[in-house]
Amino acid sequence: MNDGDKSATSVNCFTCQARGRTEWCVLTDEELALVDQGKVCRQYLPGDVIFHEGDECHGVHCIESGLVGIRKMDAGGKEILLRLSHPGDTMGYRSFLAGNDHNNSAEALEQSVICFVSGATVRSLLKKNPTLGLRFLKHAARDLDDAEEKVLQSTTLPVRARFAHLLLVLKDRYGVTGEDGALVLELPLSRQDMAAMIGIRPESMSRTIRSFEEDDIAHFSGRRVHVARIDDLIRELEHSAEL
Amino acid sequence: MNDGDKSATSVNCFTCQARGRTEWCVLTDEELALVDQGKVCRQYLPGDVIFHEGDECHGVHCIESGLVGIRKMDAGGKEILLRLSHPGDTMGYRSFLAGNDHNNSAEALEQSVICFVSGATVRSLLKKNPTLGLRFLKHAARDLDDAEEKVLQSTTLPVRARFAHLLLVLKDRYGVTGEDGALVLELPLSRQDMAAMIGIRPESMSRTIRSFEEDDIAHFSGRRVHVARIDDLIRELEHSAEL
DNA sequence: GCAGGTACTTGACTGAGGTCAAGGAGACCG
DNA sequence: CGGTCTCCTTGACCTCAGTCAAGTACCTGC
Repeated sequence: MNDGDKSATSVNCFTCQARGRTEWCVLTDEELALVDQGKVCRQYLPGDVIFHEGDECHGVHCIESGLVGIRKMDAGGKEILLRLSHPGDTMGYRSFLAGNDHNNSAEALEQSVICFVSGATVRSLLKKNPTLGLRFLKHAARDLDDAEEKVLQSTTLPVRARFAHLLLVLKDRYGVTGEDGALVLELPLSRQDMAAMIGIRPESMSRTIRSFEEDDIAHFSGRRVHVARIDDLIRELEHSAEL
Repeated sequence: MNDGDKSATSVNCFTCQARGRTEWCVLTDEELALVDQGKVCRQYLPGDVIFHEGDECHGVHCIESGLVGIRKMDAGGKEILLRLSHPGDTMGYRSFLAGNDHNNSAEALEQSVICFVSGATVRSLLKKNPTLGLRFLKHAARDLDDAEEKVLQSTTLPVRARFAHLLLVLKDRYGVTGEDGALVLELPLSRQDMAAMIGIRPESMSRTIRSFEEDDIAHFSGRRVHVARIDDLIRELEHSAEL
């Protein structure tokens, strides 16, 4: 919330670690130079807001490092955490392309460096290099699948199953297989945020965690999660489905 | 469900009523001729399935006339109706672009004429005319907004508010203002399907309708809905939000 | 006509998850 | 050190919507 603190930092697109994972990897050196010159990079601290729901959208944001949560709020102030955005992800391209204001907000969950690329630059690149548009299209297609999956799950699955599913998804990025073959997750999320990801209240998150502990499905200490048998998580998903 | 009945019909892209509303309207005559030659059109009766979740995706489907429901099912067989597709809408472009199997199914809700355009044709058009890709991108962006809105609503709003919202959305396409200024909707949906659109069971739909009747918010007879004061629907939305 | 559908309604019951309220555990700062 | 954050947990309670079961209305085909 400290808008005055955003410190400008300098980052180079050509040496950007995340570049291989971005849509921009299809650009020629010449085109990439355009991005590099036109961008503005800043560092954000945990809790800093990159953009708000309702803000005008003047371009796109590209994550160089860190972690960002995409939130959406309803009229009553209730909030959900739609997804996490990682280094290499481009945020806000949808609102920009559709010519809308931002329809969700982005908040740094960890210390992050994020580059802003102006709309003019994006527009001219889309014109120069049609492949870029197709890359964004594919990205949008994937996001849409995820969103529709989430719609389905939030209306059909009980909380336990949704949480099991969340852990399975987070496993792909934050999971490490321990020495005994057990799974260990080192999550970047508070419990509140996990709750917000599956659309429940913090109290329910607490209770769900406890019930997982009691059933020996997973063990939680701080933001570290131990899962002895991954199958238990999968079974949790399937089990609730067959009722 | 009568796969044998799909009767091939002939339709011309150049005279297609829906053409102005499609992504294809950016094509040159020459390019449109490619679509026209390559397409295969069929008539579907209510209940006929155009494609199933899990089917391989070989191209895209374009609706010439009629109405199609896009459904998605979870492991337990529970189903939701994600959205309606109308003449001019192109279906399946996402799975096609992402190279996935179809991740939802499409079912004709009314007698419909639908054209199939092969993947090869789409690919070559995307290459020839980059604007086409951008059009699809915009479409995807809109769909994504809708889906995220739905995720939010399904976890934060009670059934009454979700139903009020659904009626307000359906109003834009199916609403007529009666002589006394009241709103009349002539819906193309069964109550089951309305229930599926907001992710509830038919029994709950029945009860919600009854409670709207009792509160004089709307009156239902068959698929016709009378709404004396639209504000009541809007208030229903806001009211539940401020709790 | 009747049998067999499907769509819809209704009632009684249940339970998952939200709400309210209180208290504990750290972290940070004077 | 105590004070005040915020995050998290717990218990008691309640309500909304799902489930189960039965019944009605309205098709279509025989």
